[in-house]
Amino acid sequence: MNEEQNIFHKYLEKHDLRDTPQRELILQIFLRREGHISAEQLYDIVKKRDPSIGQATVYRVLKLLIEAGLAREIDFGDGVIRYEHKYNHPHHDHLVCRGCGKTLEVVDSVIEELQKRVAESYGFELTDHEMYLYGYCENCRQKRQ
Amino acid sequence: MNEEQNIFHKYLEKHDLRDTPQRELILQIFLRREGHISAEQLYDIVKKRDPSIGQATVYRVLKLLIEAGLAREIDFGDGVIRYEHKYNHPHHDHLVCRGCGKTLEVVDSVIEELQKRVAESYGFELTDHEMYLYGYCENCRQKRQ
DNA sequence: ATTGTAATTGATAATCATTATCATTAGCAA
DNA sequence: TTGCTAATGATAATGATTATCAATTACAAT
Repeated sequence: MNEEQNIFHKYLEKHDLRDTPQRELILQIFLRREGHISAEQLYDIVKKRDPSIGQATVYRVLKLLIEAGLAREIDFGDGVIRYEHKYNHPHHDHLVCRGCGKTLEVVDSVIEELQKRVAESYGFELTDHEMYLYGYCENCRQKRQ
Repeated sequence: MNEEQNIFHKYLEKHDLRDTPQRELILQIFLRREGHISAEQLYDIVKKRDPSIGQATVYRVLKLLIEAGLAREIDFGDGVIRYEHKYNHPHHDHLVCRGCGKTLEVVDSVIEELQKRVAESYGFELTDHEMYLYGYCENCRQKRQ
């Protein structure tokens, strides 16, 4: 059993929640997928392995994963919330191509530090932030010429 | 007639769109309000002056304002799109208090420059970005002690 | 002014992701 | 095994936004 599974089980135990096959299956599938996944995409995969699972349960488990610290929400502003791994996957921002939709994870420690300073200069204590950089990737730029 | 109204009328003319009292009224009210406003909030104000106006028209005019370059969307991730003035209101980011919801507009030219460089280092040509800084303002920090 | 035409409007239905409801099922501690 | 309560699946509800469509209206040409 890996560390994420351990965290999940401990979270369940601590909160008097039950260990069900649905939760196990959805957790497995989420953990095997890298990158961003929407609730619907996850549900589609889950259905293939167990068609009896309802999508409400997928939404419910995703909420649990967030509370347990295993997942994190991302909102690209297209009306769909996506989820990504949080465990051993430190904070980062996203670079999104307006042409093909490709996304890259980026971090710049100088920007991170400056954000903190900007917030403090207004009396704020920064807890977190979101930064989305939009543009055109190399491929899409050539196509647009 | 002020500059924004001028821009709006020129936009209408250029696109063979008609000048209607509904569009005029909604424009007026939008221009008089500073800050962020949702479609629903705008509709509530519009209704008081002309109860016959439907909310679909408010949505439609907001779209026009964006196309005409007079408004800009903001998405705080709470499921409601807000609108703010764009004319003579240069780009900025938002500092949002997780306690009371207060928002401040902030800009840091160094961050802006670094964002461009980060994007370029991945071969991207940056067109725009969003940055939301979340934390607790001075007031809310004291209350939480 | 009148008219013709295409844009506009308001009312309302539709959409779509997400959440709530609720009767049934099933963990799990005793 | 039993009893209690959480969990599930099906489905309805929600809420912001968008689409539809018949009736109205702006506006250019007459």
